[in-house]
Amino acid sequence: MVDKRNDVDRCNCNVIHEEIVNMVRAKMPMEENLYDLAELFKVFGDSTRIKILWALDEAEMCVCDIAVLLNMTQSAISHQLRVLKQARLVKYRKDGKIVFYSLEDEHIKQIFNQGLTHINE
Amino acid sequence: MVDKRNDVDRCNCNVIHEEIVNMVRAKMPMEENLYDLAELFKVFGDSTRIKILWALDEAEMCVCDIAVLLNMTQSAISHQLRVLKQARLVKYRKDGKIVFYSLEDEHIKQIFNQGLTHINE
DNA sequence: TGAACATATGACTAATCGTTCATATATTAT
DNA sequence: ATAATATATGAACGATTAGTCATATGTTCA
Repeated sequence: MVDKRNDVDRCNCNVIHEEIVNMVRAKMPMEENLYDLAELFKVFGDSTRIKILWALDEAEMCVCDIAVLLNMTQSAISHQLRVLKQARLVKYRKDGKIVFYSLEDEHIKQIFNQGLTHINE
Repeated sequence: MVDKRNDVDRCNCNVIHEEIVNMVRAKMPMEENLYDLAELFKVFGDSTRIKILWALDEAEMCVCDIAVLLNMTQSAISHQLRVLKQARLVKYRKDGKIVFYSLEDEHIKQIFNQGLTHINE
């Protein structure tokens, strides 16, 4: 008697599915790419960060201006800008004590618009 | 003496910024839309769900096949499918005791590809 | 120099989230 | 009916996270 299964919860749905599963597995992108993709969307998955990115698409802005715009504390904005910086979504330039942030990637807006298309069915 | 500040952390960066802030504020989409957009990306922000969506883009699949494909428990997949269902990203059809899931929205792949473009600089 | 300002950051907290485990529901086959 | 199978679901747990608060860093101006 053959041990069919060390892996999880193997179903007996239909042996034919085996073919489909193998086909799909062969076509899947690298595990690592999908992980990175999820990490990117995780950054987009917060309305504060979405607002910051949307604002920066309109104009370069300094930290305290963003805080005023979004009616949030400077600290909260600064923390989120760090996340956006790490994801290489924003860049900054210093002018004296003021730090101006702007978008690093041009097609962020395109991703957003595609998302809005889904939302508005 | 005017009270300049009920709102948070008002900066004195430069009064000129006032203009920019107002301009950007006027151009921002509805608060509600940005919130919904973040909710959508939050759903994309998990590698299990990304994998499920990517798989379903290749072929309609039943729950246990997805579990086998991703080497995860049926329960974990089922929970995630519920999230995807609620976000109207997948739909299902029942065939006896088997439930087949498929993509509900055609441009999910486009959003993913745009994301990959960013990742690969 | 020291005061004022702009930003960054570390510690903390409340809330959210993904998975597991146990179990419920529903369908098919015997 | 009962057993077997496919899926769904609720409770619980550990991990992650967004924002707050206090404070540190760095720059300008008097």
